[in-house]
Amino acid sequence: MYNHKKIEKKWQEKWEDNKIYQVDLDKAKKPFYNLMMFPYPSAEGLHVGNMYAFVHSDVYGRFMKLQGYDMFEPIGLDGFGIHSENYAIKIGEHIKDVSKRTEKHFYDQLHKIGNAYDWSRKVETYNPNYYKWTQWLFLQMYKKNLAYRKKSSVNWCPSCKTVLSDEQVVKLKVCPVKSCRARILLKTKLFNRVNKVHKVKSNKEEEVNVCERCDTPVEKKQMEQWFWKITDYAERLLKNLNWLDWSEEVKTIQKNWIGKSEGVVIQFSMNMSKDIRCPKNKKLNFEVSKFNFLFFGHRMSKDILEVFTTRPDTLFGCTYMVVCPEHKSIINYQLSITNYAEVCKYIEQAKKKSELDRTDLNKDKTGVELKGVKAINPVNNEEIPIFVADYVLPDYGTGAIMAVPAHDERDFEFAKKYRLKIKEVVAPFLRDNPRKDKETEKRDVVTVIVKNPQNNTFLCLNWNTTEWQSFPTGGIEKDDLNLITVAKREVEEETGYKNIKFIKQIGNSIYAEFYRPHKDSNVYAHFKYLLFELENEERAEISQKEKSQHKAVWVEEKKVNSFINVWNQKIAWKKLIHGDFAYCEEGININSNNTKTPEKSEAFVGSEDCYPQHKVRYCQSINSIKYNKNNVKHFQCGAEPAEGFEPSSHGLTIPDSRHAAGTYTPNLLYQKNQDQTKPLNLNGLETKQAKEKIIKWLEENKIGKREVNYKLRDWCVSRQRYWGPPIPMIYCEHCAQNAKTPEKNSEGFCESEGCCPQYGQDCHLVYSVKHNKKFVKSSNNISMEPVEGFEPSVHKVTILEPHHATGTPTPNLLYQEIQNQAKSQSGWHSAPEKDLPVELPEMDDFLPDGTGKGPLNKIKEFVNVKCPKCGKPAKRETDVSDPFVDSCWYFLRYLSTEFNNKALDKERLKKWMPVDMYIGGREHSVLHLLYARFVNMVLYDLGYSPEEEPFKKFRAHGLLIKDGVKMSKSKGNVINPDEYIEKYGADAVRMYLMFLGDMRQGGDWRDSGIKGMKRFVNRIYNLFNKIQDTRYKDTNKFKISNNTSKSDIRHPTSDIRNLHKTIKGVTEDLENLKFNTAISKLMILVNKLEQDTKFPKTAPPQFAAANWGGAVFGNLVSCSSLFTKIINLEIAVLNFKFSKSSVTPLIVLCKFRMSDVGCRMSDFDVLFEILNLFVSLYLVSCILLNKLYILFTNRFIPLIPLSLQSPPCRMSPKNIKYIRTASAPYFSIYSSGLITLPFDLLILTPSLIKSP
RNA sequence: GCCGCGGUGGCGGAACCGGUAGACGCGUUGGACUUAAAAUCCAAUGAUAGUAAUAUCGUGGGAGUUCAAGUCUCCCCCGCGGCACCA
Repeated sequence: MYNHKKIEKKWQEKWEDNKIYQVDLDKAKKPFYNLMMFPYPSAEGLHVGNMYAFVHSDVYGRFMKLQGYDMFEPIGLDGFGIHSENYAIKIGEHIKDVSKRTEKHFYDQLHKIGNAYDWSRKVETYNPNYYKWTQWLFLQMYKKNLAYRKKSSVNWCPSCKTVLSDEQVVKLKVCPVKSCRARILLKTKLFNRVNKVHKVKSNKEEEVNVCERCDTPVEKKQMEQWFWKITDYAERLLKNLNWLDWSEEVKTIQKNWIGKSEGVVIQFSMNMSKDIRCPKNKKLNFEVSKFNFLFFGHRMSKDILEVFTTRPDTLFGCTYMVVCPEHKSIINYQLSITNYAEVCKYIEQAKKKSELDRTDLNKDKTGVELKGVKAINPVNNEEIPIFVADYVLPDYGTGAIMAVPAHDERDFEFAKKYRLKIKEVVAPFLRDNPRKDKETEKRDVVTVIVKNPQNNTFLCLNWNTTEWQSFPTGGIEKDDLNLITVAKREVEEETGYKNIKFIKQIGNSIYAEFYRPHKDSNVYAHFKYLLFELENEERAEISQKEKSQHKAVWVEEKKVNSFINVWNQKIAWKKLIHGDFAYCEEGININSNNTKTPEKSEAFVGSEDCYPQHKVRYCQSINSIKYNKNNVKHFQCGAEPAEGFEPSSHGLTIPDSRHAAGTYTPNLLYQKNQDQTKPLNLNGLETKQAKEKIIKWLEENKIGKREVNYKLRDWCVSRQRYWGPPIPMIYCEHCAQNAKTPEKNSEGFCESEGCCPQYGQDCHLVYSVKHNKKFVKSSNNISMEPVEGFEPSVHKVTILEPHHATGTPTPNLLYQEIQNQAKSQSGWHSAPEKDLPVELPEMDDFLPDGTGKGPLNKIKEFVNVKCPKCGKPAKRETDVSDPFVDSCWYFLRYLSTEFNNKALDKERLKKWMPVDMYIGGREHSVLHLLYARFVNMVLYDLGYSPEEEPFKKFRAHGLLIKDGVKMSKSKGNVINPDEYIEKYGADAVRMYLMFLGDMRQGGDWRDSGIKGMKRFVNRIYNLFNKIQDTRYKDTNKFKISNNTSKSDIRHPTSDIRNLHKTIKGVTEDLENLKFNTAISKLMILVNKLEQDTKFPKTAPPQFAAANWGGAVFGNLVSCSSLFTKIINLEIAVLNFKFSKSSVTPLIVLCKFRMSDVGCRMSDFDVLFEILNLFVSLYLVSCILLNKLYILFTNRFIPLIPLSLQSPPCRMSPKNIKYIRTASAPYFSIYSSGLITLPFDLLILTPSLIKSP
């Protein structure tokens, strides 16, 4: 029996004594840095999930070591953090004592799992020797302006009493039934179960933001925190993902998290209603402080509203605008907004909403129009309303959007609710592989949907000539006047139905370009869709031609969608069934032309867009506006002017707004401004081209500019807790007082969005907090370029009083925000580098008090320091840093552990970085892995790290579960690896972990399974003992010595062959991290070797033949001699003759020798391989003969080359024939002649093979 | 809603380019050894029918392509993970 305790102890001691895994980092010739995610030393001890990951990683590392690499596999402990701290609080011990204990426990356990760790280079994040450099890292960030303090809305965990980064906030599902006890549910499965109990559909599910650690719902708080500016690296972090050799899912997750979108910032100018007087009502005195949140520094000035969009091609369809409730424009326009009270009320509601339990959020879009202000769509100068709505987010883009309801689902929903105009500007378009060698014809086409109201079925066509299944469709000829007539004609021609009644048109146009097989040409089709109803069954005769092309069928309504397989008709069908919807895909622009001026078209110019109820048209010749109450389409030039309309006396305004559907000022402004707007026509362009064209147009006209937006936010690194590295910063009140703040030194800033006449006539400087850059604004345009070389002191710019801001007496929020920000930065100094580490002081009561300050704040000796700058009393920062700061650079420190005077040794890093293989959990996709990349990138920029990317290769492993469910303390099903190692030995546990399944997908631990692995280990042990005992001892069975003769190599024993096969297989598996199949291959080898010891090689071949051959080959019992015969033909030309005289002989070339195979015929295992080889040789001949079957008596092994690009020769259809054999009964169906096989069939049976 | 991954015996899981589905392990059943148990060894083990040879059905469901589909295409269902009014 294998005594694992004795054996493992012996070898692990040998590893230690001989330091065989200790790498000389400087001398290593072929460095291989094998990294695993160092564990968080929880008090419960090493989790089996850790072991799962570590063993996989270790096996790969050992494999590389065996390949001759100097494999470096370090380990450490990520001991700082709230987890351990909370645990210590819970058991009432001091965290330092707990840590000491867990450290020992963890290292003991890590020794036992038998990994090839280099124990000379461990790191612990709570060790001052380590966190000294974590603090150093903070200083580097600060120096590089990547660490800053900002007051902002942060995630606050009321249970952990600290802030959390965005990445540490996770979503949990919440049961929508409020009476449900378990409203917040961890697992989807549980959630679904509870939902079933409550009979709630899962699509009603709500989610709540909770703390990653303790599942407590997080709150939003306004706090001043330290941030690291990861956003500066967004583009590089994203770009490098393209070439990193990482698990694809993790790359995708990071990509999504960074969330890049490219688009355009467009400026909309505003129109304030002139006759609105400043409301006197006191209620409207809007106080900023009421709103406990910041007004964002959205870029805007008095009469410009900026939006960000990725679909500028839909600008013509923009019929209103929306700003977020936090948007500054609301305050800036408060005097122009006539319903300001209502707006304020809405904003307050919105504010409450975000604080309320999210489950109460009704997801219906809500909003309020900002009455009295309008925006002007720059492409057509239409006045459009502006809304405030909370579906627009303050911190993305510019906090305002241009709404295009026809092509955006959210806008569509909103527009429907508030009955806003929906203007379609993109028609669906599909280019469906038109053939380049064929002509393309442009056609107007009508598609007819005929409903049979009797049984609710729809008339469809099943095409014979193509795969189409469609509605009747026909082209419109030149002399066709009426769509309906065309539709009727087509239906009759194609299906014979004569009497159908027109109901309505469905949707608008759809375009498509495709190849029509039945006409052998491409068509660029413009589709229209009409709905008809069948009146009666009367049918006309259908022409032969139509009959041959398709068959008419009536399809049930429910089945139509799956029956129709033509893309554009599916869209039309969806419109018919579900009504209009927002088409958000790409397409072809329509209704996107502002060049339609009076002189170009007929005298009447459509302003009808604005007046749904009344068609109003403008007649240039008489300079008047006319409208037509009856909505008559063909409004003639000579029509009477609209009643009561006196254009001359009103210039270009309609006096009575009732004339214009009651709401809008009419569109004469549109006419007037049309002259000023440069022409733009996007009609007919595909989305991509349209985008390019309009962006160019916007840029030329200086109303827009390309911009890139990211979802990624800066990383909040401060935590109000004890167990972490203190942030090495000092705040000096004295310095802050004397700092040059905007108020104190008016020369320092010119960020007022108000006027700054000093800087140039009619020029403003605008400061963007978001970009931290200044922009020049002149007249109506903002130059989007930051101001180069602008020195406020030189220009002596003064910050003006709020009312200077071009006359709008609103407080200048932007300005205030800048001041606040400047305040928060001033007075802060970094702790001098020589004073590092800022040691974490001892304290007994380290409980967080929830005041928003860390526990360190209680220790006066720690807090009170001298200001490093002025020497006056100052205070230390009492927050500690996020544990992820500790772990974002540990892999660099492993390489430099012996250096006490520097964090990193450049030479070392140069030699060893990047990490060659990193295996770890997927849960760190956007936490550790993104932070580590960011920090390493910064260090690279600073010259400390030699590589921009730290991890060359990363593979994510899956989750280890037990008996199908997640392990958790509460369930009490957490596996303690110690117990199992004790019982079964580390080898068995390690192998079992790897045998569980694909590493990427995780594994399911079953206690019963590990016994099998123990058995396997025993079997190996016994086998080797046996081999040593028996005759195998002397035969050098597994050795191929240098003087082995050639014949020996050609006639290897099956053992050697099995061994080699296994080596090959296992090697490949290990390279691909397929550890489970690697082990299975080893098991197979052991099984075979065991078999072999039972049937020693002295056994005569006949023995094997009788037992094996008969079973495997059935009728080919005598295959041994048979194959010898064939093979000895050397060049075997098998010339079969068949009973049917008409059949041309099929010639199969078989070039094939004994020596090519390199094995003995007596070995039946080998024989089977010969068979395979034989078959593959046939395969070669098959290629020549196009298609072929090979049939081994009752075993059917078809081997056919698949998609041959250009076979050397093709069988002509004439040569196609079939071959029969009596010994394959189920092939008799072929011989019956019922089926004609479109290929050659060779059936290889003993009798046939003997026949030559 | 969008994106990614997945669904194969009683169980964990194999199956490279489409080519004998279920490797390997667990479990179960029968047998050997044993006073007995454990351990070990041998045999069987997808389902159904049959003493058997063998036949039919079988990779979430439904269509399709193919001589051949777990694998490719389309539609649908379910599970897991990520993102989510991201303009």
